[in-house]
Amino acid sequence: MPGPQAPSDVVSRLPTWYRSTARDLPWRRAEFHDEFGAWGVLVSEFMLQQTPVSRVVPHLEAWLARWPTPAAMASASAAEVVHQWANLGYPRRALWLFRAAVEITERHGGIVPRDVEALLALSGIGDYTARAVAVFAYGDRHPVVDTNTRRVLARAVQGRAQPAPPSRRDLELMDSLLPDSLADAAEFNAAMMELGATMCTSRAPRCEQCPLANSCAWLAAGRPDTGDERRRQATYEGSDRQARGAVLRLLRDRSPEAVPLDLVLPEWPDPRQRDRAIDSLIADGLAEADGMALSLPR
DNA sequence: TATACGTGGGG
DNA sequence: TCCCCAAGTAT
Repeated sequence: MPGPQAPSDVVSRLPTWYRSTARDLPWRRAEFHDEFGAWGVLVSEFMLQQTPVSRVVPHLEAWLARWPTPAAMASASAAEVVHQWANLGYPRRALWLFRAAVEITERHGGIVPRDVEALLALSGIGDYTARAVAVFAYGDRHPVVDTNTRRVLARAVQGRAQPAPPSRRDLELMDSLLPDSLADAAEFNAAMMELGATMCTSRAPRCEQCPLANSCAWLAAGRPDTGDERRRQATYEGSDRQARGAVLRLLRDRSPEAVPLDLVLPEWPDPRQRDRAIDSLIADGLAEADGMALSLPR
């Protein structure tokens, strides 16, 4: 029976598993912290927002080599930053990261803030990233809750196949499980994410190998609602998002040149959709119209 | 609270 | 092939 022991089992068994199996990722190495500090952690967290680890790793090194500090990036242009973002997806994150670098430079003397409230006030930083930086860069004690952690909590503790929509309850539950010491709390945060990413996965969890198998409430209940349909992602083919992606890709490829408006995807199947994409990119600050030509933002 | 927002890899 | 999914944030 999982029962009320489930949470304490999670806390006691996870660290041992994590120490022996954790992936060797750049932002977990001591040299990474020595070299890039909180800025390195912040950049990695921006890239990891909805982009898989395997795609982030190769970009991160080049990024930090080019802009090793917030001030270095703040002195670049938005166009350079969006161009360097390449195909990581959700390019608004590149713009937000650039704005955060400017804010850090202007408001915090070029030092990534340590305080969660100050971090939350920066562009593109929300509940997850703010606490991730405070915990993984500065070693402070906060609940870091991402989608992996929410899934592990839902299964191991609550006995549900999938987590409920994000809420403050997630933070409260995670906070109640956090070990007392700073180092143990930070490690526990990382271990929960790691378990969700590699073992307690969304589609095909490997319960047979899971260190929490003996206490998992969901497994004990017979893995109910395994095939529970989650809200389907909108179809990408033919979508406005695809149009935006195509326009921005063109601007990146031509950068720093501007592209005459009548040469921006003239063959696009739905011209009105293409124009909508152009307008929305301009509205977001990801593109700039100069006379009759379009370019990445200065 | 629900929706928009890229891109590519794996089952 | 097609569908699922990935360390979220802003509105």
